[in-house]
Amino acid sequence: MVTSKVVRFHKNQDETGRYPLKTRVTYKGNHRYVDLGRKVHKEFWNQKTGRPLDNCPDETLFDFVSEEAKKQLKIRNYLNTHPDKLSFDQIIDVFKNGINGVVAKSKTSFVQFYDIIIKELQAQKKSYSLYITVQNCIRKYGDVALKDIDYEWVLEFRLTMGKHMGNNGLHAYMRNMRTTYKHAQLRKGYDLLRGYNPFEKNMPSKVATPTHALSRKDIEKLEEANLRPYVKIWLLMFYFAGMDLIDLALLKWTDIKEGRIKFRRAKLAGRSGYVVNIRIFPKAQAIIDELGDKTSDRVFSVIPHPEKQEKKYSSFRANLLQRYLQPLTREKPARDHYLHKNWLKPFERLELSDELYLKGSRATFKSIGRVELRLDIEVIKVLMGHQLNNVDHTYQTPFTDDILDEVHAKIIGEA
DNA sequence: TAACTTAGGCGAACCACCTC
DNA sequence: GAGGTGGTTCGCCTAAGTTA
Repeated sequence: MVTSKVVRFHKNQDETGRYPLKTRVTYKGNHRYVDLGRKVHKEFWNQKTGRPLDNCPDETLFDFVSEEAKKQLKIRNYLNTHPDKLSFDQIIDVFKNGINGVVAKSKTSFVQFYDIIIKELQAQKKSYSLYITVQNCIRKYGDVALKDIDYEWVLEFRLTMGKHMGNNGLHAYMRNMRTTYKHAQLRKGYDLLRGYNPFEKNMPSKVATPTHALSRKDIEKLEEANLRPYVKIWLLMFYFAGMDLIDLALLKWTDIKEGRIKFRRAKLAGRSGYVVNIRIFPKAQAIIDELGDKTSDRVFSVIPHPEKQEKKYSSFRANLLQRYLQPLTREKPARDHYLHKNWLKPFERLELSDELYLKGSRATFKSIGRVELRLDIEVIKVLMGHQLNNVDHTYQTPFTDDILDEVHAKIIGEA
């Protein structure tokens, strides 16, 4: 059962003291709000009846609200007798665009098709967060019937969104849209032209962004500094040949055998069976001894589980970067909101050649090995878990442990 | 009330595989 | 080999809520 009511929103008061009017849609005990584009002072509004009080000076508001109430009654009747089970998103769409919009779009819209794809991805336990993001973006930009997506629509989207978004972000979004469109094209019933690609020659170019690699000198400074425990996680990622944080978080004691770690990168889960094989040098062992948790099956249980505690994990990651790593090199936080005691109190600030980023440990490992020390790039790639697929490597026996360890030791400065 | 945590949208990069 | 395509993680930023 869908219910709705016009309400004065309780926050977002503007500079004149007025609050926005919104439609509160309730479905299965959940509320969502749809902005009505009008505002009202607290003292001129009756929240119980959902109407302006008689003393309200804005006379147009009376008509507006009663028209809105009539419209909503129609929409509720329509929704509550609709033969198909609609998602909350679709219901909100009806409140935003009206019944006619939905009826006319009896052919599936882009946003509706995203719903279908997202459900399928969820069922397959694949990641779908980007799909949600892009779906929201299309919803804001303006939904379109699948069959109306053509070169011109894509071009318009690209030019309009290009004013608000960065180049690479737009590129990622549009690739996702292209993928989704092609999924629809493969299915029956959507009436889409096979082989037609409205995205062809219609994509923004990608622009390379700088990496954040540190030098050997920087690493030495970090090693000599009196770092708080969490900061050592960054160093450990470097000692482990630029291991990703997610792999560190998932590392189990059973992955460690005879002083070596053998693991599959989470990033390549389900695709590459490639096993990364690295030695644990004394510098890394010291950090394991300090932060490792013998009572847990995961070595670094201090890091929330990336899958079982997804939200906590991303919070941990954000805090690690913004509260522990960045204060080491930055004078001030990007935003006051991130004020941490270390921004305010005297703290050992390190003069490094670049700021510390999580991905930076990976870039640093590669950069020191390849540029500073000019070591064998193929060995470095293997240490970092990059699969080699060139012909040379296919016909070559895998690198032995001692070849890997020699390069690894030089890069991390282990005697 | 300062310090800290949580949540989510947006943005960027990387990797494997494929095709020409 | 270069570039396209699809899949994935991680960083940055904003806006809140919670705790000592």
